Amino acid sequence: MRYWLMKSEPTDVSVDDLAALPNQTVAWYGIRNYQARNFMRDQMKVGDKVFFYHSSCAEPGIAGIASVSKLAYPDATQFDPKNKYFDPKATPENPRWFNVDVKLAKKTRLISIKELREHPQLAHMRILQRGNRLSITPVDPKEWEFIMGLI
DNA sequence: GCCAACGTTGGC
DNA sequence: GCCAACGTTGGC
Repeated sequence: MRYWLMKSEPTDVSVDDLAALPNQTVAWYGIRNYQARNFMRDQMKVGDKVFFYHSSCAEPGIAGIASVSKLAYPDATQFDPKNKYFDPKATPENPRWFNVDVKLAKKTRLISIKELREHPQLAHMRILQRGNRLSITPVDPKEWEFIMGLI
C-alpha cells in the first residue's frame, strides 16, 4: 500500500464538501498533468491512503485523511466540449486522462503548510520543495506516520 | 529534436 | 496581485 498527498482547491471541493457528498466519495477529475495522471493510472490501488490537502486558499494545509476507493478510469470531463477540462485530442477509444475515486476517512484539524515546514522530519516532502506544483505526490511511509502523530 | 515563448500553479 | 518554477506548445 502506498501513501499520497492530493491537492484540492477548497473553492472547488473542500473537505466539508467531500464529507457532504454521497458515500463521501469524489472522482478526482480534471488532472491534466502527465506525472500526476501516471501516479493515478499506474500506481494507485484501492486502499492507498491519502492526505487531502487544501491549496490555493487562505490556509493551505492537510485537512483530512482519505483513501483510494476506485482504480483509475477515464476522466469523463475530457470528452465534454462544454467542460473546462475538455481535451479535443482525447477520444473514448483513446482516452488521455484518468482519475481514481477518493473517499474521505475523516476530517482532521488543519495542519498548515507552515506547521509542516517547522518539522525537520518532513523537510524532504515534495509538497514543501521550492517550485513544487505537482498536485498529486507520493508520501514516504515515515512522513505519513510522523504526520499522523501530529493529528 | 531544440528551445523560446507562453501558460499555469500556488505560496506568499 | 506578484512572481518563481516548471510544463507545454509549436516554429524551425
